[in-house]
Amino acid sequence: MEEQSEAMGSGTNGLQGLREMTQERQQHNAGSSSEPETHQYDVNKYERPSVTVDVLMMSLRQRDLQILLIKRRSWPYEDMWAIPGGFINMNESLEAAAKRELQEETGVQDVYLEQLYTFGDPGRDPRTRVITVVYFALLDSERLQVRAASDAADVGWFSVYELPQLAFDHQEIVDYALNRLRNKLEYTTIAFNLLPEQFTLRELQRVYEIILHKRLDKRNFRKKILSTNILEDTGAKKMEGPTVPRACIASILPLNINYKAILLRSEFNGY
Amino acid sequence: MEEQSEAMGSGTNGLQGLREMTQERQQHNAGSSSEPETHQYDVNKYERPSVTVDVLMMSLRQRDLQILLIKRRSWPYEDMWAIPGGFINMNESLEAAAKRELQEETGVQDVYLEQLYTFGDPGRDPRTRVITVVYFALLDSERLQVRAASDAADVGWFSVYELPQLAFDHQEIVDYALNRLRNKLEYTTIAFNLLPEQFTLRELQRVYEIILHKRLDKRNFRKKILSTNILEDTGAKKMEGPTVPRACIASILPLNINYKAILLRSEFNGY
DNA sequence: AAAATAGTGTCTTTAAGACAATATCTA
DNA sequence: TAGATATTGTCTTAAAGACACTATTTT
Repeated sequence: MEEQSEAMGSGTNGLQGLREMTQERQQHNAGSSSEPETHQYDVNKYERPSVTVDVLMMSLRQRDLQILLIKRRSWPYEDMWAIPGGFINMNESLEAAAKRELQEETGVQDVYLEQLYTFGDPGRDPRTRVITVVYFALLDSERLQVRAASDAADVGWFSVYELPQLAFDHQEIVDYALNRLRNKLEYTTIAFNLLPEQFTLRELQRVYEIILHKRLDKRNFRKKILSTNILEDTGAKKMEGPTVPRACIASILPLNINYKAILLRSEFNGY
Repeated sequence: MEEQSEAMGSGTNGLQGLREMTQERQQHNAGSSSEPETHQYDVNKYERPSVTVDVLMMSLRQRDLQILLIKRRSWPYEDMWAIPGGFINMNESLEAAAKRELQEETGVQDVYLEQLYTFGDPGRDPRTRVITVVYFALLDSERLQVRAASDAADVGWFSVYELPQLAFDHQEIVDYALNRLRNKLEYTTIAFNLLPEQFTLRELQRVYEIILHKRLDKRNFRKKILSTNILEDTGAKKMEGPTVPRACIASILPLNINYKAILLRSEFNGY
């Protein structure tokens, strides 16, 4: 799927021929329609908004919660970063469109994917009315590492805590997603999706700490997680290593006791 | 807003004139298009889906959780009941469309309204591709009573526990909404929106019992609610009455101690 | 007085949070 | 052996759930 900038690429074209607005029985519009009411009538009548599916891909990289962004190449918001997305095909489901986007951007499949929210304020895209159904995906860092090298100049991972200015209403989308993620952390096992199959409790705790953006007590965390009996002890590997440089990724080093999730009851969706 | 059947009325027209969509590099269609590849190419290529906003209006009536449905008059699903909804206008926000729908159907304003989910499977509407952004609304029974009389033959309130067969994927939508509502009951004050401004604890408990579909312990319920300090004691009225016939509505009779919500922290939205 | 409802308190269990010392590994 | 990390348990507090009796109202 193309990024929005290009997808929209017919670009300025979009702005003309889009003058319609189903004005007919538009009495209810009252306050909102402050434009000149010229020839609006027939042109607008049967217009449909564009529908896109955006996918906010989140992953843990460098001990940070990062998202994938794409640099726009054209108006509007030229040179700004945006959440990848594209138009939906007429014969694919919303989720299929999201998966396609995901596949195209990162090459990964079978990752956690959840519908986040639908954003559709008129004016959120200056070209035309665009309603976007946003999904978010959680990618485990290990599988992602492989493809990470192929980053082009106009694709990049950014910390959710230090984002550049984003195009459209995309900052709002990120905020919404972060909220959703934090909430679900508390009552689902959604966090496991950010880790490879095997991981230490320390690593899991770090996931929570990074997302919640606060330190957690080690003993209480272990108690809580283990009490749920969703983890299975695999054979023991060992520690992250003592004098290890900060930047090193845990998975490179020998690990301590490995736990493996056996029951993921994260089949919830968006309540 | 008209019900979908009529809204769709511009009908087949809608399919033409909507040709933009910058399909340009749309090679990605691949797996999903399993239909004969005849002229699909140009017809579908620039087509846009229709977007509707449906509103599931919920209220407590006759000690039951009921929703408003509309009887369809034409194909498809002729004579079946459906959730009211309609096309979105080009210059109104999704929420504005939902409010408009709400206003048209029930005449009420300023009610609790929350975006539920967006349903968009191809084939959910046999006429054309329709993506629907669903909202749900909670109406307090008192204000609603007024307008309830104006029910036409093709509009009706139905118990969520005894629904007729619904058109489209609307049963799925109801299930989804009921789940959302039940979950939010636990950690928000969303339930207050189903009651008038003043109510007894007994009435509030009944709301919970009806929605959760199970009995609750009176003492524990009161303890829990009162411990949150979100209720304010208004002057005392009295009981629902002893030998009262089952069918009678609580609000008609003298009430017991009235509590009034003072802090509604139900400003949450759909995490 | 009979029938229905309103109102109230204790005990137990569970989960969460605060908190510090010892053992192990690697350079 | 110095520096970093791994591991472990107790106490307190808060919330949830199970549970039964008395008082009041109306017909």
